[in-house]
Amino acid sequence: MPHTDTKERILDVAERLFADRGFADTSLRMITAEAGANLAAVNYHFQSKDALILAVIARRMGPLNERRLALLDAVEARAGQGPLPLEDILGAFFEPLFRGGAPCVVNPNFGRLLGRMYIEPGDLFSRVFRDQMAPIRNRFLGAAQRALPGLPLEEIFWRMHFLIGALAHTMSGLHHIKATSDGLVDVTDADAILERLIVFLAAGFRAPAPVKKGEGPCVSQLSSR
Amino acid sequence: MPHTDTKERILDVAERLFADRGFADTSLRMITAEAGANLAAVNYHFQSKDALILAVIARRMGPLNERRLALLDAVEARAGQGPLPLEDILGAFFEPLFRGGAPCVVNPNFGRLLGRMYIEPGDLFSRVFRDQMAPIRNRFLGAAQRALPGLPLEEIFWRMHFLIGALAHTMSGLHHIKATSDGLVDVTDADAILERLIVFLAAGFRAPAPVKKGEGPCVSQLSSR
DNA sequence: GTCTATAGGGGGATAGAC
DNA sequence: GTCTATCCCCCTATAGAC
Repeated sequence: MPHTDTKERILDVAERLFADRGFADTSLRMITAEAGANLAAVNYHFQSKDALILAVIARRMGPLNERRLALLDAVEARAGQGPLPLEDILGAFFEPLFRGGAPCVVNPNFGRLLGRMYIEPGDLFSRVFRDQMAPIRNRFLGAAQRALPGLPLEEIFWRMHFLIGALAHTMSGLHHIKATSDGLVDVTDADAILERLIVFLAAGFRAPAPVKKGEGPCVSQLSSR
Repeated sequence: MPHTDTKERILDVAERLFADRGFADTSLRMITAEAGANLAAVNYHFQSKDALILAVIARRMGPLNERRLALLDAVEARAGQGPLPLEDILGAFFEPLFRGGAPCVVNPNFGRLLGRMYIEPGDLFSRVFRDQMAPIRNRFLGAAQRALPGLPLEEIFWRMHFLIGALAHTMSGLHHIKATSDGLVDVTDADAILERLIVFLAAGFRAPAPVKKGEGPCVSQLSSR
């Protein structure tokens, strides 16, 4: 009945279940049962559950980040010596997550899984991010500095952190917004979500940096209450 | 040696361990060992692990949301009939999470735990959010509509979603930004983080809503590549 | 490569003495 | 209220037949 081989089927099912339920609460038995494979097949094709998790990630992470860099290359080529358009930088980072078609090979389930990885505890994913995401972050950090001259580096770090949070939560928590809005919002239109994210985050990045040690009007009002 | 009773000690340790390691990977044996309590004490004072999780949440959630509403009341009273300052609305929502002192009783560990809950799978937390957060969301939704006339309700829902993501990731993932910035950023100054968040998100909320079904410049450029 | 069977450990929950 | 001891379940991983 399945059209692919066992190893690929295990990866597909594991990707979806990990995205749905998290890693700790997804057992190898669930995966093999749903993939129509034997429990021992996981330990034959991969070595352990941790190695399976890393294999699920590795299959998508490489193409995803290659596509991000290619898009950023194109953005920089279009800009020439001129200023880098911030929206295009964000688009190069997001687009490969929201479009499943060629030449992007990233399955939508992996987007949700990626969102989950940022929150999941343990040093398994810290290593993944340090190894796989460091070059990506450096390239996009440089692009952001070029697009936002005058914004302190520290502030760019914070705003990238906010960006990752908004992105991760959007990818992994679409059911939340669907539930809390009583179905008002459409969570199926990936293009629309992508554009909403870019508009929102670009405006945040363009905000003037807060004053160092001063009287931020809102904060002081709150604390003086 | 401990100055509080067993029940309170279990709640304190559980709050911290749940924040550090997540729920699934924190066993009752870890909690009781670190709290200097017996394993059976958990099932005596609470009934089950799930009930313990809910008790950890319930202890903080009530005071947290009361404080949020009180701050929002003050913001609205100050504004009178005039426009609501967006930064103050955001401040009323964030401040009780970032300040541990009186009259706010929210332990900083709970902030990290709260950030984790949004991502954690399962319907345990969906129920918590639906029951505890619904009135809060409605009040702040109304305030946001008053502060941002002309912004479509659907867009406000999305931007609240982005806000929650940035907030949750900031609270639960401070180790990420510390690690990826090579220690450049200071993650200990809660006031500074709070102000950075407010500045960033207020700018995002003030951005014009994307056009409905048109040629968003960045998206069309990306898709036409 | 795929299966069965099982080892070996950790988990939540509970009974019953104190 | 607190302890010990234990039940019973599910987990990962592996050995070994096919």
